[in-house]
Amino acid sequence: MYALVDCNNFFVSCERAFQPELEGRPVVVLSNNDGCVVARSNESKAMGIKMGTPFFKVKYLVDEGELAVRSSNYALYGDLSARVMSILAETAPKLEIYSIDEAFMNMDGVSVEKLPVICRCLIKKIRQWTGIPVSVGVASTKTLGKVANHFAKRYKGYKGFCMIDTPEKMRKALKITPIGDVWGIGRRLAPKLEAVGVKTALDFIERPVEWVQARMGIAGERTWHELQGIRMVEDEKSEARKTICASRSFANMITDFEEISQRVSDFAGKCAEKLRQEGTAAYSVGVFLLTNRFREDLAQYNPQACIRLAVPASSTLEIVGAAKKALRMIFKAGYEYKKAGVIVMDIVNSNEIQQSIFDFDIKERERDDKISRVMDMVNKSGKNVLRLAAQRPGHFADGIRRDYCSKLYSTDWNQLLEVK
DNA sequence: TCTGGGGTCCTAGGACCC
DNA sequence: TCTGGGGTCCTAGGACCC
Repeated sequence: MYALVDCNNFFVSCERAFQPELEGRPVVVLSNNDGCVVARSNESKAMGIKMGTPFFKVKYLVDEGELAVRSSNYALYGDLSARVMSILAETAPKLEIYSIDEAFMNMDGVSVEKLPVICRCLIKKIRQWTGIPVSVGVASTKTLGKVANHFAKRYKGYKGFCMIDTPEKMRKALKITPIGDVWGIGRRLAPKLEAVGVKTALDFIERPVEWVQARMGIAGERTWHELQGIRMVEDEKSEARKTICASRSFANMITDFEEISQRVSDFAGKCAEKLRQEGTAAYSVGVFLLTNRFREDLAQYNPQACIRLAVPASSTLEIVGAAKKALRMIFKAGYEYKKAGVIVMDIVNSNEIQQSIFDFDIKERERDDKISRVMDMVNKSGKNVLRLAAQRPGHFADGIRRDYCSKLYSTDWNQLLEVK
């Protein structure tokens, strides 16, 4: 069996773990730049606030004292996530961390009768040790595990744990699961399926597999099998990522080349840092710019460009250099830019880099790599202490709006001491 | 006024090869 | 008028996930 462990309202729960006064109140957490609602407490869900709602549409509720709000604080969430995952790792024979707030525990080899006790203990332990409430769904496939987890979370009676372990339970669960709630059926496909009479997960599996294949391809076929207890979604092997992206919307639109260039250099620096953290290097460095798509009154321009390197790089100097070159290819004055980003692609392991006989700059490259190693050592403190002159002074997150940010309770001692 | 960020996989079509 | 067949690789776009 798989046990899917999912943190309830994770970002909100992290805020509550250090601010108990938020308990029982409607709370939302916002995306970067305080743009959209990305996490809601049960109370704010009950008020009808939808995922992804632009914050300005519900800000009046905050002003009236009806709703509590926090800017997102990823240092805090990342830290609490690591604590939860380390507890799971002690429990599961095999753990696959699927996102910041959920993980699949492969429980193959553990007897099914023991699973309820194990999972209930786990829920209690995580709550006590980290302050984070979690739900656990158990089933023979990941897709059914998701279904079980939904039930564990949605219905109080389950107390956070639900197991689908018989064909009868499976049919019953699928019968009341709307097709749009199924893992793998997204925003686009759900309405199309509903339009032809497939309203629930049960309706879906009762269609012939050929019917599913013709409309949804191999992905739909996989979901169809998974919902019937046949495993199709492989366990992830933790391979190197294929792309790394750093991008941000700006608090205000930017027109000046130098200012954009600094931001882009910053993003490129972030990508280079991540490459080195993972022991990889990239052949390609892409840059994109976006104007404000919501401002129909302004001219739109969303260019992108990509530089291919002769030898894969992970040094800040080289990645930033390539990004600036790409930026010069696409930047046009006269537009108001709202967002920019850097993507590094064609990633390989650093120790597998082929030396090119045309690499005339090998001395410079070695020097740049050394400089980057020193930067990493100095920057371990978490602050952007050493950076290129091309990058912006101050912290990476500067220049994005964070009006409602909580303190760095778990990663900064001085702020921790302020907790009452 | 204000609208997030970071990923993966699949597919269809075009370019190119022999 | 008549204009092959089969393969690979790349890319853009669309779908999905959190």
